[in-house]
Amino acid sequence: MPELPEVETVRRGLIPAMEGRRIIGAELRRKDLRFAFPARMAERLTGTRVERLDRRAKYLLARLGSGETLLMHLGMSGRFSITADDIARQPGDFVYAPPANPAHDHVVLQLEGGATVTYNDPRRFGFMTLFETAQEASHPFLAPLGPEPDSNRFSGAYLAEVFSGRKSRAKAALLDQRVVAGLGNIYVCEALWRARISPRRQAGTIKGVRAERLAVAVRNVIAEAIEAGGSTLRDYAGADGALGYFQHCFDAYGREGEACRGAMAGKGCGKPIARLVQQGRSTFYCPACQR
DNA sequence: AGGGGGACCTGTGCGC
DNA sequence: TGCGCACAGGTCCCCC
Repeated sequence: MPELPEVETVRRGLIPAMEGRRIIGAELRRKDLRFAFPARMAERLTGTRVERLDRRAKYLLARLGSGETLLMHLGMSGRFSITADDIARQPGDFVYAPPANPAHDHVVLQLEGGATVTYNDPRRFGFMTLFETAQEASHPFLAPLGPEPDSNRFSGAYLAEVFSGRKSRAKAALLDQRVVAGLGNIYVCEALWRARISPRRQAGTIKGVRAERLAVAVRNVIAEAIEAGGSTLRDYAGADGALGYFQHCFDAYGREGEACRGAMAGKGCGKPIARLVQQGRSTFYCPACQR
């Protein structure tokens, strides 16, 4: 569940189970995910309180009373589940109970209050690590990240500036986490479609109104996806059925051969969405609308 | 510099 | 039914 809106959805779902609660047990069922877990990780987690659960780009950051931060990345296939009897559920709360293969339950946290938070990740591209919260500004994963799409720093003028002189294609430039934090393959395709910019356009030529359109498209598609609870590409749904329906709103991603809904509002282009491969990944776009 | 290819892993869906 | 292949939301590293 990996791009920004999905990670944000996970964060909101985990808050009632984790925030303000002490970790009373931590079980690591293997020594690594994508990377080895840090030394004594279970001991360093046990007994400390989760003061707050933050997100930066696609990272979840659990602020611990110990002065450390637990940094978590879901990779391609990482998921959290919560089992709890006593957590008050509100409409729209994240409740995750999919059929997950328990062989891939790699980390299990017992929280004060009775909740069990389980991290499941078949492909193990995700990872977890601990760092001193005070050292965050120089953390190698976090320091290079560009602005969040909803931050004041992120704007058309900003994009035009960072793209200036870049020869890379628009698709690659937007996937670069140093440019803007949190976009992945899906939302890059969607944002470029909305902005009517070709994924093959040289980033350096995106300025002025085009850059403004792109910034607005990125901001809006991310905001709408968060509002929808993210996108769910596989077979799971929240117990209340409310989790992750943004995939039904895709205009480009996964729509190869289907009619373009028309980037110009109401005009209806109708030409088929095309697929191409850039940097080994599928790009979906409308060759007629996107220039 | 930028992009292609491969790597890391497992699961799923499709064509034959 | 079974097999093999393509492909999957992320990222890193080597190579040209």
